[in-house]
Amino acid sequence: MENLPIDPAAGGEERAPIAEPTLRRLPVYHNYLKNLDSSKTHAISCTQIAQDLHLTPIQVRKDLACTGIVGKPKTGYDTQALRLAIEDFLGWNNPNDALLFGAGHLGLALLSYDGFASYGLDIVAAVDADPAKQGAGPRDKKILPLEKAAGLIRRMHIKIAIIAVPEAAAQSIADLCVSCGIKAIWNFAPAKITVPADVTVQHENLASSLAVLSKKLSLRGE
Amino acid sequence: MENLPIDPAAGGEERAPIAEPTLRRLPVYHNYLKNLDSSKTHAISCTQIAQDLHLTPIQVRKDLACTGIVGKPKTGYDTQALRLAIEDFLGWNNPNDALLFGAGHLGLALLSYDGFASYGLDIVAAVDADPAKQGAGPRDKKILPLEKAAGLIRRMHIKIAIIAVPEAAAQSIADLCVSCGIKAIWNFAPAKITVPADVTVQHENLASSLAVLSKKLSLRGE
DNA sequence: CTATTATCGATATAAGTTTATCGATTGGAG
DNA sequence: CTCCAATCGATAAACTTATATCGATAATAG
Repeated sequence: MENLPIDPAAGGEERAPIAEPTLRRLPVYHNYLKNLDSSKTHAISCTQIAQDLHLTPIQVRKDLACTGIVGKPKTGYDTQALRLAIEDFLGWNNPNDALLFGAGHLGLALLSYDGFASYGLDIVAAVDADPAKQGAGPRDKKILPLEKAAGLIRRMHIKIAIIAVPEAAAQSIADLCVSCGIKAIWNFAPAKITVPADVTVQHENLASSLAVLSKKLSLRGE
Repeated sequence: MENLPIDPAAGGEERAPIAEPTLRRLPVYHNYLKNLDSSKTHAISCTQIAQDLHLTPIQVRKDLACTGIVGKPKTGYDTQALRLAIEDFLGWNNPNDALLFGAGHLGLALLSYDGFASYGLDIVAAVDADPAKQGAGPRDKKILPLEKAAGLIRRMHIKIAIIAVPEAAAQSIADLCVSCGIKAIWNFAPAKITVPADVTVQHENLASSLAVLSKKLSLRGE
């Protein structure tokens, strides 16, 4: 929705910009590879991946190409190497610390999901304005008072904030984050938040996906 | 990810197919309109919307055009009429019943989110295999044993299932849904599920969004 | 050893989406 | 009343993304 080019040839290096749809599919490939019986499958072809994931082999090949991996004709890609290449490309081997704002149901769902660690994200703690919610959260993560946020971000040099607060509070939390030096915000509140240009925001809008689903459904029913 | 055209001129009517990105933005516009002080703002222009939402006026105008609304030069669109046009277009005035599978943190987050009703979705109940989770859920919604699902779907003619179960269980739940006549699945499990062609699946993949966010962040840091 | 076939990688084409351009219309100022 | 500025709506151009084509390479069978 924010139409920044993902790679504006930033580093001076001549490198192809990465298409966002490709970027979104990479975790899907990774998850697929993770679920393969690696003791059995040493190599995997685009054709096979495409078939299992309902994509075209051409698209799979093009997506994987951007990770720099090279395959062998007639065989495909080394399963393990491919998985590592994706992890490397996505930066999942350099975990980022994140602070979660909001310990409602959604916040707790995010906090208790232990899969983020393997995606390079470590939620170090949550904060919530409601004293009743403070204390111990899932997976030994602490839920702290909102006032602790600023200190925590500065002390731990946290660069990512996850906003899972009610719509009305989203902008003020975002402002707080920016003032503490947060550089990326993952926003689950159904609100447009405004931040300086050097801060990246990723909106997670459930209503958008729902709209797509129900529109498809209604069109089929005609 | 599933590349069906959203509107394959289905009804015989000559109508433009709707672009998915447009479909995803419509709820954003709707939410924006909802938050306007309607007693003050009777009309709103594309320019204004675009500015507030960080989009281009041209794109806003094109998106809104597909709802069939007509604006007045120099004034813009009637705020109320626009909101209704979006709701109508997205079918939010004909709520769909849905059944939720899985009452973990994510499931409860979805169940307790009372905003879905205004998006045309009514989660009538949840089911969970774990007896400890069964009973009363948020907002007076019942959490029932998994075995009740089939009967409930058939009895209430439910067409939409929401899957918020662990990855390993996702496919078998999907199979159950299909066998009961479910026509649309909103899948929050990080697993590719396979269904017959006449069933619509919308994947909600948090890892994909996270990949986009962290990639943007790492590129900026270079 | 050679022929065959599956697969990759690169280039080219097509499809889809966004952005730009332009004329038409309307409200308000002079 | 006439002119000006803002806006819409439609069409065209630019850009992005997906799909198709083709030659090269490696495993396998004969």
